[in-house]
Amino acid sequence: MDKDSLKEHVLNKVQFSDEELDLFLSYFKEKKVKKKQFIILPESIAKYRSYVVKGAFRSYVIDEKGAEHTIQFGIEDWWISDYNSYILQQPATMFVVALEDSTVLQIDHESEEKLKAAGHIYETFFRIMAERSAAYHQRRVMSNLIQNAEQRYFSFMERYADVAYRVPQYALASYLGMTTQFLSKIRSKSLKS
Amino acid sequence: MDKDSLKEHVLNKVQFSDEELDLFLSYFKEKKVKKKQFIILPESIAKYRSYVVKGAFRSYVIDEKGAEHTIQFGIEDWWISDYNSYILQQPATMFVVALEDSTVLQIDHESEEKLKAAGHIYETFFRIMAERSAAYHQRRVMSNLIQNAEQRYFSFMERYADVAYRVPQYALASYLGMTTQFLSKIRSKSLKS
DNA sequence: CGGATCGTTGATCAACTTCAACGGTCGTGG
DNA sequence: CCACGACCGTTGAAGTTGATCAACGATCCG
Repeated sequence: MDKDSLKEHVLNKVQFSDEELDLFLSYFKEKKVKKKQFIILPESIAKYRSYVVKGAFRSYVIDEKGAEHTIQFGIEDWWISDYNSYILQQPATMFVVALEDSTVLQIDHESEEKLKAAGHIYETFFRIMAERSAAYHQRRVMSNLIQNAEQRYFSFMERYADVAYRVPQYALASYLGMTTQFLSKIRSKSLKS
Repeated sequence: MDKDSLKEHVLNKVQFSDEELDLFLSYFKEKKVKKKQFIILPESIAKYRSYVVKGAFRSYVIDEKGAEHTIQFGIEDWWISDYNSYILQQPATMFVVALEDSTVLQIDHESEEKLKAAGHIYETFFRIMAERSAAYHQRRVMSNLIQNAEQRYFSFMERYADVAYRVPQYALASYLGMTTQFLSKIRSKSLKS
């Protein structure tokens, strides 16, 4: 089982010793997920935090009108879960679904707790993960406050073009907070100029 | 100097021993801040994480059209800073200003690093802080995606009525992502029904 | 090949902004 | 302590952004 990408990923954040790294990696189990398969459903309790080795995922919620709203995408070298469910071990509110045939490395909540209890450095790692998540979501709040639909689209393209080209348009539109029709119009307009 | 509220606040999150708590609290310095005084300005590097003992703050950014966008409020028992600046020690992008005469307890970044290095439990505390921040910002992203202006206002009133009644209306409007005129109309409409 | 799903386009409509004018209140200097 | 100016919130009219509705072509997959 190939954990090299995860290994590199974590060593970029904290200085694990060889033994610390081995223990850390030993808790992760590989899982293959087929396109359109769900790894988290609302009401269930998110058992895993998943590191994407290969493939693409999307987490989303459904509002009372039945409309989907994409919360996050996850491609190679990203993490994905319903964190509110995972961290607090409460019922999930999100769907997390594979957009392609994918491979993830999963740690379950209990193992993560063990790791954090076992050593200072593991706690540090998960603190850094949480800080990044907070920074990411805050950037998105600011982007929603400051930019209009068209600007949000172009900002996303600048930063995450690789994601934009891999996910269905309705998923991207619902991530950016607009309808697929409007996103389509933005795109066709930007081609003409 | 009265650190009782901070003491209670942290004991709600982690189980410090008496010595651990004393060391933790010893790093916090009290600061009185007058209304309209700034504690963080863009370009500067946020030196402190501030716990609000008394008073109210607001952090905001200014866009290229000169419009203000409120990122966060902080009243008693909340924390406030420009976290992207504080955590990464990079130049701030936000203003943080006192909305009332206030008292905060501040820890500087270097001391926080010392604490985190000194003990597992301090790392745990700051991990929990970061997780809460991530959860908070994610809720706000979801609220922006799912709710319209009127619903965002009523949701805010349900959860944070105490804040709503203490801050100027333009600050609340810019937090909720609408103009002060539109907020005014929502409020007058809701009075009539 | 055939149905379902996805993206596109145009017309109409709703949500929200912008602009403008006004009354109230707050704080500051004389 | 009062007067004045600046700032704040309100209201209405007009304008813009983006949603909704509807119809259609393309593509994907069984």
